[in-house]
Amino acid sequence: MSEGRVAALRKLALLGAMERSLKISSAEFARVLETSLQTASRRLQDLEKDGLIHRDIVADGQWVVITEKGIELLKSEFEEYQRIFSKMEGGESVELVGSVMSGLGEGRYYVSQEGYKRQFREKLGFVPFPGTLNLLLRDHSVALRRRLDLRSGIKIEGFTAENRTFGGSKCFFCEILRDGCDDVKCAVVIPERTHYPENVIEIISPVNLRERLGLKDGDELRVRVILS
Amino acid sequence: MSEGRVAALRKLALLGAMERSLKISSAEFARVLETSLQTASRRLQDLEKDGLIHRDIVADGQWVVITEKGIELLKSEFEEYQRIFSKMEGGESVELVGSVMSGLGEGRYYVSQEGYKRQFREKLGFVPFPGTLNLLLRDHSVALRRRLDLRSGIKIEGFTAENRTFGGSKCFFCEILRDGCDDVKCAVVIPERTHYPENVIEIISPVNLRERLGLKDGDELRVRVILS
DNA sequence: ATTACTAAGAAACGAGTAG
DNA sequence: TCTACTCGTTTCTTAGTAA
Repeated sequence: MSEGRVAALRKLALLGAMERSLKISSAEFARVLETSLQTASRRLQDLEKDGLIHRDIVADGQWVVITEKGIELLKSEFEEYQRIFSKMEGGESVELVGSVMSGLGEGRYYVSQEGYKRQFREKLGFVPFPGTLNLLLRDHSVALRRRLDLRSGIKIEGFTAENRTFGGSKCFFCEILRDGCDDVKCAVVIPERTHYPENVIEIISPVNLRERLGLKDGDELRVRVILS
Repeated sequence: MSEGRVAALRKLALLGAMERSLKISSAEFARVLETSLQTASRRLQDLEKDGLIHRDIVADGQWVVITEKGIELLKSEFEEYQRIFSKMEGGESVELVGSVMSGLGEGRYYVSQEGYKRQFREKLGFVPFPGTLNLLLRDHSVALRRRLDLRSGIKIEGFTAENRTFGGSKCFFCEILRDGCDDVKCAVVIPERTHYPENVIEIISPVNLRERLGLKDGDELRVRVILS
């Protein structure tokens, strides 16, 4: 249920007890904490014992103020969260790891289609090398890969040509995490086909990545996929 | 000791498990949580049960990734802290409440000293009305008032004149929390005297506050003191 | 109405053990 | 090593009671 002392302290801060004295009874506090009256009362006692709040008990309740020590505690937790989420400010991303595998040769055929090429140039800013670099993800990366399903990414529309239909897909810009690859533009392409395997990603790039990086089947590669 | 589930989740986030899969054993995790191996192991199990992380258990440890649901939980806590501390961005302050009391007439004498007047004009931007408005703080405000002792405020130097010494003091800008008082400049003056009472504050202002606000002894007044 | 006890029940912890 | 149990011990919770 509750998460304890600091959760209680946080609620008090939310009620303004950092900068003014707050009149509250244990019963009211129990309601905001969603716990019993006894626990709410004990929380206030404990916080006072720990020097995190100051209390004045009067006939019809109590006046509560968070002390400097209490503020410091909240501030340190806040800073922890800032550290966590400051990483995400430069664009949310996931880091996938997998091994290079031979494609079925399909990639080259699809990527070469004029209907796709035009959209890649317009939406990604480059015309890909005819061929995809396929990565077989390690098991632990699959959960992260699944996160892409919840994002819309950069939409590539389907079209009809050569008497057949070509399905849509979505793309995410990515970076190859290897020395000297910072400047290589690339993107992950995820077809909208329902039966697409979860443990494979296809990477396109203006250059032949396999050659450029000297990759052979089975080599491990880390890729940072930009979500936002 | 520990603060439970979310503390564990937060540590995992700090270790990077929001954007990459993290290889960690229960023993290592126990070390970062400062708890027993059993508890660390159970935390991971529970977080997985709650759908906050995804795990892949391998022979020599486990791969951990925080799920979208887990990220949402952390984000909502982060937002709570942001709400708490965003209030403080426009200047940290404390809100004191007390009742108007008659001074001993000392205020008028001190404030009229040229040595003080010059500094008030330079450092506060106004020359105070000759007289202070004294507030007898309510008990529950004393703890907040004490917070001023930890701050340096705006230093007013002591000096010698008329064959005696006038001690130093520190000031904090403040606002009277009453309709139509937004534009009234005022400040709390706290003498450096060691025996100054904790439950009294003296307010100076370019205008006669007592008249301007129609105050009489015993009237309650709320004041926001700016700390930073 | 309050806050603060007490005591029984529930939940969490951690040493030891299995696999 | 590792994870995941069991189980005795400790801690936390909450209904009931007192002041």
